[in-house]
Amino acid sequence: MSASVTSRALNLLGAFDPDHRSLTLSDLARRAGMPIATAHRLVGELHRWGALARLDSGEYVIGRRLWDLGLLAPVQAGLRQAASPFLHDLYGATLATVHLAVRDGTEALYIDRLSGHVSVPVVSKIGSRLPMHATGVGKVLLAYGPDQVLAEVLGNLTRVTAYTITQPARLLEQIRRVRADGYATTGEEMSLGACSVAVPVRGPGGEVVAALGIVVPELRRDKARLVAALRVAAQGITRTLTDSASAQWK
Amino acid sequence: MSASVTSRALNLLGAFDPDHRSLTLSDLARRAGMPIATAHRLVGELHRWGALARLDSGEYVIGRRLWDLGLLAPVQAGLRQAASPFLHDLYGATLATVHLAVRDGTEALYIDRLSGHVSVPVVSKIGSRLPMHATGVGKVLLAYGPDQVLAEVLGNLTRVTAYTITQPARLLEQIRRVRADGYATTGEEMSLGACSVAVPVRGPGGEVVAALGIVVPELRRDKARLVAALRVAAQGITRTLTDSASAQWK
DNA sequence: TCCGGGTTTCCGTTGAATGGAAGGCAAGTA
DNA sequence: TACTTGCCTTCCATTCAACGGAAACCCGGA
Repeated sequence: MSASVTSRALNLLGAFDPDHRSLTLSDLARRAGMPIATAHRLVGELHRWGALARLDSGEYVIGRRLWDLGLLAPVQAGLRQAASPFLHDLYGATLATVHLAVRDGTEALYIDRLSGHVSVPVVSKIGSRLPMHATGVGKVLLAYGPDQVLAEVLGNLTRVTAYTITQPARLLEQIRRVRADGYATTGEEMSLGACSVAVPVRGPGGEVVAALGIVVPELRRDKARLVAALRVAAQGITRTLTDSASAQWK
Repeated sequence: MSASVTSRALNLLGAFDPDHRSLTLSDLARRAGMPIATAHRLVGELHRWGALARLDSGEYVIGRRLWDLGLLAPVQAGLRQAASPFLHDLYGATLATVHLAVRDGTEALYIDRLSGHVSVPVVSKIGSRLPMHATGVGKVLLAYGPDQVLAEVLGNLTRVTAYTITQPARLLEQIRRVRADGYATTGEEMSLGACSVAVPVRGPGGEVVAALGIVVPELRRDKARLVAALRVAAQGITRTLTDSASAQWK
């Protein structure tokens, strides 16, 4: 019942995560749960192909070849590219950290982030996953995603800060409001001193493909203005996606 | 002498390129040079793991999992992220299409691109490779790259437009000037009606890690202004890279 | 010098990858 | 309706490459 060669090699790649961008051979073997000798051989092949690169220190990192491939992923790459100018506009208009996220299973995956020139303490690296129930973009993705996912998330509300919503009923109530209002907010539910607003981003067919959010230290009476700015940006992204959708596929 | 399982699976992934972002099973098998039955199994595994996704049409595209991994590639992803705000500034200052490229073998790989809101005819998709000798960023990468690469490129100057430089001596002369001046230009050498200016982007250690360029319809007396703007951006990127280099590795 | 951590090589065993062949399926054609 | 064509999928007997324990190796530190 042991896994196939290919999937084992892939699991080696899966050992990388936002907090572990470089790993030693033994780390990789440990994380992928295989003998070092085996990992050594597989890593060798991955390296030879360019999926992994080796630092001077001997540690391995994701190689250029995979980065290239990532660029070829039609959905995310297209989305990122379409969204890029609008993220900038949004930053210009609000001077807040801007996030673009999609749903990945029961978590929110951050696919782009713009914090401008100011070096903000990194809350969310690109490529990282954050819980749905404690972030603005997460709540949006939850509200417009499959019910099954919502159910699953409701069953597992882990506490992050003192303000994190951990009662299913309360979260459900909020999700309903998100659906009604078309935007979500958080208040220090993920990290103290950080509030957020987020809106859905729709694809050409009207389906929600991503969430666009901004993080601000405090959600004063600005809320209406921020929501308006977010909506303009989200609509712009949708328009770009629609335009390119017709031209895209040959 | 047949290749290992892993490398065959990887070759399947390598079948994708900027012009073929979606492929059928048979396409993949053909391009990777293996029997369909074998490709079927391997593709199945890649799909199961999330390296490939399947469209409604039955075609396969690069899956989310690989996109994620791409985000984790320290060099390119870090570079892209560091460069992002400066690309926007540059666009704001020049309203020209902005390119960020790195060297990949003997070609220039475009890792980011910003054409603002205007829907410009796509010259260069992100992830595509363009020849060194006919692009601004290419000439920069050539000028600051290994001599061996330069020699190789000089030996194979394919014509693209009527203005493409195809005489090794002339290109070499230009490369020398790039090294002296610190910037490169092109005039309709890659596509008619498009001129470009590019400068090197240096890493923390002073080594050239990428090239930053802009494309304009015409290179009038603006050149000095454009070069200045490019340099400001390139230096900004370097500074960001330097700042994060210290914090980056834990 | 010896130790402990990693890495690399070796090689006999074995079980998983292989791919030809045949069966499906859907669209286009007579 | 029957025939063709071009896909995708399943099957399974053969075989050959993956496996991983063991031992050597390398290197920095005590």
